Amino acid sequence: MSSKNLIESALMQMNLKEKRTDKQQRIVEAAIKIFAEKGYTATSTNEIAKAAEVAEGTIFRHFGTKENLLLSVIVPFLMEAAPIVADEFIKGVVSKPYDSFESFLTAIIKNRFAFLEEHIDIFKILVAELLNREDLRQYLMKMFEQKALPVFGAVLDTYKQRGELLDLPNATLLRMLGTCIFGYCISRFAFFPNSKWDDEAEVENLVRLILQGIGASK
Amino acid sequence: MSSKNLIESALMQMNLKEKRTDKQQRIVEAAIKIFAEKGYTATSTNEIAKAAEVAEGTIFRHFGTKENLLLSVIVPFLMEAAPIVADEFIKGVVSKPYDSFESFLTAIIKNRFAFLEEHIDIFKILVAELLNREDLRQYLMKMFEQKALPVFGAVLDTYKQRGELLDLPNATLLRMLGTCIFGYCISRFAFFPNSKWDDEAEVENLVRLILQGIGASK
Amino acid sequence: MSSKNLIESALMQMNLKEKRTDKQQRIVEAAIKIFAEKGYTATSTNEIAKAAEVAEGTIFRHFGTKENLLLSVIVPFLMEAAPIVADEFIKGVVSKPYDSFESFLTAIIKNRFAFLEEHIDIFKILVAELLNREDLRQYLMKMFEQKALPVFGAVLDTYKQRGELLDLPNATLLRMLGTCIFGYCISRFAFFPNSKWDDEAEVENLVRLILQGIGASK
Amino acid sequence: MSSKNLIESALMQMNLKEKRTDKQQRIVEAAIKIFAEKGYTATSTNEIAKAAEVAEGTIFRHFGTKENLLLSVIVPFLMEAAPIVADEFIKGVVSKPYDSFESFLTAIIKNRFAFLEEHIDIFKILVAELLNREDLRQYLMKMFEQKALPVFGAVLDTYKQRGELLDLPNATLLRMLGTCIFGYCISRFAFFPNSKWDDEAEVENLVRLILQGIGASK
DNA sequence: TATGAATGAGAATTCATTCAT
DNA sequence: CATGAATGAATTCTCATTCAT
Repeated sequence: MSSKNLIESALMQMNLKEKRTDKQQRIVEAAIKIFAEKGYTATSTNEIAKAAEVAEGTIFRHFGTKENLLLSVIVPFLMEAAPIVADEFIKGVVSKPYDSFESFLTAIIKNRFAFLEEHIDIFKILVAELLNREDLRQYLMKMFEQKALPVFGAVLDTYKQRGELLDLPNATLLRMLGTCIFGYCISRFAFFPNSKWDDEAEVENLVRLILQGIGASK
Repeated sequence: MSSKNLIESALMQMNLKEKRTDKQQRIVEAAIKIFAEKGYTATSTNEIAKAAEVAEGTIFRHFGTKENLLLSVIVPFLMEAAPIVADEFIKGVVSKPYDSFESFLTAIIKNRFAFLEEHIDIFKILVAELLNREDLRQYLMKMFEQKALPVFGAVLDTYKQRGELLDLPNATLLRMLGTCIFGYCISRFAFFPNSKWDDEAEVENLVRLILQGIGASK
Repeated sequence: MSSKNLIESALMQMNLKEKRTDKQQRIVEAAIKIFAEKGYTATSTNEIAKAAEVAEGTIFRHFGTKENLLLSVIVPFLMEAAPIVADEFIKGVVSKPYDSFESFLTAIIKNRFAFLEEHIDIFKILVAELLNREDLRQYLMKMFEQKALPVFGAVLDTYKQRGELLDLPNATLLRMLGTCIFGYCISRFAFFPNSKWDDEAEVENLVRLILQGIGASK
Repeated sequence: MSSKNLIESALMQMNLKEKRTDKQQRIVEAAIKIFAEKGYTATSTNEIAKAAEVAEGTIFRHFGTKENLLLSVIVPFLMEAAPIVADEFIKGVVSKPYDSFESFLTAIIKNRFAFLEEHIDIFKILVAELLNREDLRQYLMKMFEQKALPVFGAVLDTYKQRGELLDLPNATLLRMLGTCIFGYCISRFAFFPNSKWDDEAEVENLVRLILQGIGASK
């Protein structure tokens, strides 16, 4: 039922993504749209085939199973969403340090919001699948520990040394940052994507919440 | 396709909840367990029947449709989770005011965490359904505006007057509080319910984040 | 599937019909109404129970099976519809002969029309069941041969001797009479019961058709 | 519940009938056979699938629903049975007039008997469905009024002028003709298809009944 | 490579019937 | 007598997947 090995599958997808034919692309796009709308299980391959204007058999010729089609949607997103962040940071954010944690935070939040806005449907699919797939959860936690923690840890240390951050363990800081930002993203992008949000103000508020909280200075 | 009127259905469920027979109860409990584990759509009524040790027909005699069984799980939870909170507050928290916003916040977060911990499976089901059901989203937003906003607004006003809170619009404050706490709950209860969490410390950290943020001396 | 022995069952029903309790009567009436409307197979016992305002179990307490309920509707009708006719004829029509075949025919057609009008729903049910139940067909044919043929045969002979009827074999005459009248009844009572019919004129036309046909002067 | 629009559906069927694949044809044939034998509601798709030697899913792939399979049986029959009759008459019977109403009547009765004999099962199905489906009844009545009445009306007028027919309103004449012939068909083809009938003699008798009745000349 | 007809296992739901109360 | 909860077999229909063309 669950994918044999998510990561192996991931690596295979990596190579394939670029090389998608027109029909493959149409299938993936149709799948993303309908999976996001109705949920993976509630979506039939027949529906996807119609939306993609291909024969049902074509889906299976290219993706083998319905679950594999799902992974072909999720995995490239994960690949792009997370590790690349790390790489960017090493080359970009971290090495070319921002003058304050605030501007750093603002930059990264804006960056990730833009990314999610672009891939809002896949994000919804991912959130839904996380609820039911232990393998995905494990995978995400591992990525967090192996990729995010070290890279962001270094960043946090820098700002802690500058006295801009509370002197809490990085794991704690990151978990708080993570749940707060992730929670915001879920509310905004997954649950209420149709509400109108004032982008500028929202980011500003979120950054202030994270940095100063909502308590008044005493 | 979707339930005709979620709220009407809700009120009817209210009365019925107490009067559940033994078998009905077993069905509901089995449904909660499996829905949470695999998702509503991926769960078959046959599976539920086996887990509840009843005949499949019995499910339909009592709940009519599979969807109605889902509502019989979700709706009483919503009824219990939200409006009662408001009532409790009017009679409890608000009228018997805490000596500080911090202790108020700590109290309510602990209270809601305990509630969610008790109903962790239903919470997962609710989160999953929120992703696909517009009616549920609408219902929750309406409850937020009609119930939470006025009651909590009054509370916030009190503390603002005492100078314990930033002077931001209540809607803004509540949205920030809400997404932050809700996000935390989703991470903790829905996505990673199996991780070990140090309750005391977590609540403390969350309250500090909300009140002071993670930024150091201003 | 089919009733063990329609005739045995029939005789048992005979006795029971008079002795029906209130609930039994309500069940039979509800069954007649719904069977006629939707057909026997498409009607559920649950439906009947609701319409009769009894518990579903009550139906089975009294009638054993759904099929037996059907027979409890059909059989008394057959008993009343056919043999009694014969008896009436022996005592009434035949022995107190009408002055012409025309008045005889008019009398009997009016009489049977009135009877059918009164039992229009059961007639519909009977017609529907005749299509699928060989036993019913056999039963009807046997009744025709054993009861109707001799009795009516005598009547026909009388009028043939008087020179009012073509000198054809009784079987032929009766089959023609039968299909013609029966066909008319089906059209009128089973297929188009809601159309408005001018009773007087219809009977008159039917009698004329049977006696003179629609051909003009010979 | 009932078909949205029988006539629309009808026209769509028209085109499709010719293009039936082998399996579709086998399904339709099996359906006709079993529907006629046991009735539509009492027939399961599983049964049809077995008789047609296809998988049950194949039925639904081609016909969508069981009811639609029923329509795929009935509608082409209606299309072929009725309007074409009218056309044939305009080009055949009416324009190439018979020398007497008797020969005309004999011709048409023979023609329709042959048609029914060929499609005896579908006729049974149609008769059974007429009992429960208002839409079918409406459709037939409309066809009678729009198609049969004008065309046959003209024919009757012709023979009335020649003095071969009673001077009754066409509607009356046709209703009498119709119920008489239809009644005969139902008896013969639907109720007692297995009895042995002497074709020649039967038609002759029926025509005589219609033209002269069974009364002796006075 | 692409198709779409065919499949059969499995889904939700219905239903006649039983039986303890 | 009457009830209605409980049953599980049967029913209609869906769906991922296969395969001949």
